[in-house]
Amino acid sequence: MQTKRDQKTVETKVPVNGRSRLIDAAIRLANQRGGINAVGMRELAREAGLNPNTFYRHFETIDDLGAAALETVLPPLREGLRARRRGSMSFGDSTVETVRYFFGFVEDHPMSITFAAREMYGVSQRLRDSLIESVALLTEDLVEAIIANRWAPFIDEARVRELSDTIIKQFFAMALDYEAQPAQRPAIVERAERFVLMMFTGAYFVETLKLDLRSAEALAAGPAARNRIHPRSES
Amino acid sequence: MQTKRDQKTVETKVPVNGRSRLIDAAIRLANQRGGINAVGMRELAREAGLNPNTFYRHFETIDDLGAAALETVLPPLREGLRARRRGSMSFGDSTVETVRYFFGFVEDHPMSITFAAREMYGVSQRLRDSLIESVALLTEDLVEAIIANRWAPFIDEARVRELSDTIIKQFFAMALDYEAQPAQRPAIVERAERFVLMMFTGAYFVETLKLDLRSAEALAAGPAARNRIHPRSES
DNA sequence: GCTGGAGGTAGACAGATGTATACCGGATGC
DNA sequence: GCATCCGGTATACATCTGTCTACCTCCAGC
Repeated sequence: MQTKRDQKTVETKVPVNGRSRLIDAAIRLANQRGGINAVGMRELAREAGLNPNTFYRHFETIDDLGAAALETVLPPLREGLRARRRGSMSFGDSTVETVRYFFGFVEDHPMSITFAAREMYGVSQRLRDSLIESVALLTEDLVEAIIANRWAPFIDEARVRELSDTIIKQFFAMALDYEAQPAQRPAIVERAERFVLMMFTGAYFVETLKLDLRSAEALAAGPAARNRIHPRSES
Repeated sequence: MQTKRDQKTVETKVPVNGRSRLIDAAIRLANQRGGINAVGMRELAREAGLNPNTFYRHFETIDDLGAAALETVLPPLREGLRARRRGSMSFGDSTVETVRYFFGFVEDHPMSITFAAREMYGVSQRLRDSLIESVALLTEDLVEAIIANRWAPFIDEARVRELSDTIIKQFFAMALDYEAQPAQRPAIVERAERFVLMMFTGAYFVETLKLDLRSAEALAAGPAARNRIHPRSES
């Protein structure tokens, strides 16, 4: 059942709730300190303007809070990405849109993605596991999109998953740089797009030309050598 | 000047020094807790079997210790990688060797690379900066090797640097998985090799075919469409 | 209109932590 | 041969932290 209090929380953007104020303070402080476990709950309550003990009304441990914070951040990101994909379907447009949306989300939710990215390899096992799960969802969404739209029919599902996993994780890592270096933001977005392009292109040619580390060497050797490499028969 | 005490430290592998014992304990505890800043110096001294105050004899702060720990880990890694590169020169062999050496190093220095990888996006600004610097050195080494051996003459130096940076950072991230999932180790090594191959291959074809996110789409459309794409004249 | 529970506050306590001061043994350098 | 300094120890202290218990307020449901 939904009480009036809860409704008020949902309706207003600014946290009026103790709970959301704590989550808010957690993301802020965790980012400032570089990890939520570097923050004490007394300090947390102080930042939220609450009594230290109020913490217990909502969470058992700091990790609980961290998990709750992730819950408020990642599902919306996922939903946003899924919504975008329901629209444009071409690989190029979708990539550009997705990259734009992702970094837009980072910008619109200051410190939130950074928070998630940091905890990904952070202190708490619990949060790491939670992150792995959430990232897996994003990865699966991407896998689904790639397969449904036949963006990479040349590789099997396992490779698609590997590719998606690499891309998603790379994006989270890039989000850290994106937030930390405002001047570099356009360059980072470009680089993200280029990364996706290179991964797909690489996957395509490695697969269709049956390249390996040794045979790929011929590429660098110049046109003469490259001409020795031909795709195997397609049939 | 070198005292007898120092010599003893250098000679013996097992830390007899207070200093090295602290560094040793730091790497161990930091990995267990998921970050060096989650470790108190009293706890640290306890783990090292030392008096809490002995810490002050060697370091000013925990970050100092962390920086020192990085100093003991990364330069040897760098030197090892450089040494390998002085040998085999072909792209394929060098990549296989480098990947093997890197993950061998991870295995031979348990928790050390993990420690570095974690602190890369960890709590302490100081350590993050230190890591950025060290990783930049590894990146520059790789840039140098790529250029000197003409492994990627098709892209300019800026792109080579971007490529190298991506690869090095990816390797550090993979080191975390490598250490955490012993069962997956061979698979991770394979994946690392594949990553390098795909990045180079992607870079090559994106550049020589002048691909962008839109034109790359034709690749997926199958052989017929792909045949529409041809390298521009090489002259 | 009353009762119960959720959200918030206040005070107290044991334990751990960082830091300061003082003391000690032994190898080093002159 | 001796003063010195380095690495290590012991004690002490203020501070901060997590947690416990108790009390207050107010809205919701019967």
